[in-house]
Amino acid sequence: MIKTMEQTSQIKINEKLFLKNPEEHILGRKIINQGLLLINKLGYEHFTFKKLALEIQTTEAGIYRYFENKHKFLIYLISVYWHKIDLKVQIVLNDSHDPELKLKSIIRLLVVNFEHDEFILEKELHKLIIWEGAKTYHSRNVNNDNQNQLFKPYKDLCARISNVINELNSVYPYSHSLASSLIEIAHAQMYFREHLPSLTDFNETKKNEQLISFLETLLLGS
Amino acid sequence: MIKTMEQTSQIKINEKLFLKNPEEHILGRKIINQGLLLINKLGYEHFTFKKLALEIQTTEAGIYRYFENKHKFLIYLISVYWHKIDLKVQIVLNDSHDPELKLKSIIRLLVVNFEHDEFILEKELHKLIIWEGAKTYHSRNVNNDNQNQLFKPYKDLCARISNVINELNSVYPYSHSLASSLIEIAHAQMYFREHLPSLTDFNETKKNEQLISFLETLLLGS
DNA sequence: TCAACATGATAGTATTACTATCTTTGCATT
DNA sequence: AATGCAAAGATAGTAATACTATCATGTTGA
Repeated sequence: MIKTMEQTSQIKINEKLFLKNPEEHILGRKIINQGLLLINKLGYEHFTFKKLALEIQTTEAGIYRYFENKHKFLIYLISVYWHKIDLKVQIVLNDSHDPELKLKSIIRLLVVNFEHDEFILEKELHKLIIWEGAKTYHSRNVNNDNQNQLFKPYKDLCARISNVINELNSVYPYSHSLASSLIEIAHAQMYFREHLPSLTDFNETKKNEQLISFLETLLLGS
Repeated sequence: MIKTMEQTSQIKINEKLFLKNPEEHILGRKIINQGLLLINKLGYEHFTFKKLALEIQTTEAGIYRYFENKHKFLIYLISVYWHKIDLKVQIVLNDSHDPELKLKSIIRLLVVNFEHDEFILEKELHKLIIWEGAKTYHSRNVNNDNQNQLFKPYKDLCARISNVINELNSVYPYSHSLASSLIEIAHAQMYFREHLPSLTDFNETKKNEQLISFLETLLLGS
């Protein structure tokens, strides 16, 4: 039973993020799936384990057996996002040998791909990262969490993008900063587009092409 | 007495952010100054009005007479930052007529100026915006807060920078997005430099020149 | 002198973020 | 069929948080 579970998800999440691996149990998987929906519904601040327990007909204590607290729960979910997008990036990198094309495909992945995904889970993860992503590391635990490697998936993705940037321009000295900036801006601009439109130039919420073009010129100009 | 206070600060903060204008009272000013220090010390999540009350020898109720809740208190403080930097930007814009020089000066303001400021308050505000700035608008209140104009100072600054971008390149279609991205990235990269260095290429915490050069090429490339 | 207002002092409430303990259920071995 | 063990259910309890309410005191300016 455990074996089959690992086959279906094949993602390795840092073990310090949970007390008992939620992927290996029905209740654990319920916590993840419904928890993701509930955070997106209520917002991280108003989300509590008690509310989630009520929703999935278990008790607070039941959830605390899997996750120490909601901060680690959030990092867990965000890690799933980073892993999933990193996998997609890897596929893109294998499909092409032109670094410029690779970068453009990555941008497209960051902005648009999850939206058209057939899985609800992935759409919800995309929403989660845009709304709550930055909260994983904007806490007084950063240094400690970082020591525990909790942000490794993000860093790995960043390093991968940074490599492509260096393929395109081997003397550019800020490839890591440019990679992390690309990711952060993509998310921030999508958020602004919906909630603070005067901080952007994207009038139609539906059209992603403007945003993609903005990110492309930003990246390729450097 | 009220008159003199308005003279010293000369900043107009949105009245919906407070219940009673803290600038006009001794206790109010204590709340702002010590509150800023305490948020920076504990982090926004662990900061409470009770702890602040203890620190400044008043009561919780005393603080609630000025601010509805800590969310609005944070937005209040962040607004002060936006106003102050906007003033500095205005000075820079008056001093120069070369748009490229203007932009470079603005970048320098965002990154370095507050650090060298003679006022503790301004250094603390700089720390606050880097740590907690994004939390003002990453909440379920965004739309409502935005309707109440709570983010106007940020938008004003963004519009001002956007104008300079258009001076430099009048056909560039994404000046607002570029302006907000500049601000966000400046803050994010300073945060990463200190806490998640592998997301950047800036090895020495002290040296700002690399970061400034990164932001310049990013901006002028577009 | 009086009224208005700022502040102090104290109490109380629902919710949050946990921890602890005890019981029941189901399945895997012997 | 009996035993054991881990997962999950049930319940209780605690300190802290995020408020709201009320009443008393002190200062000031008209």
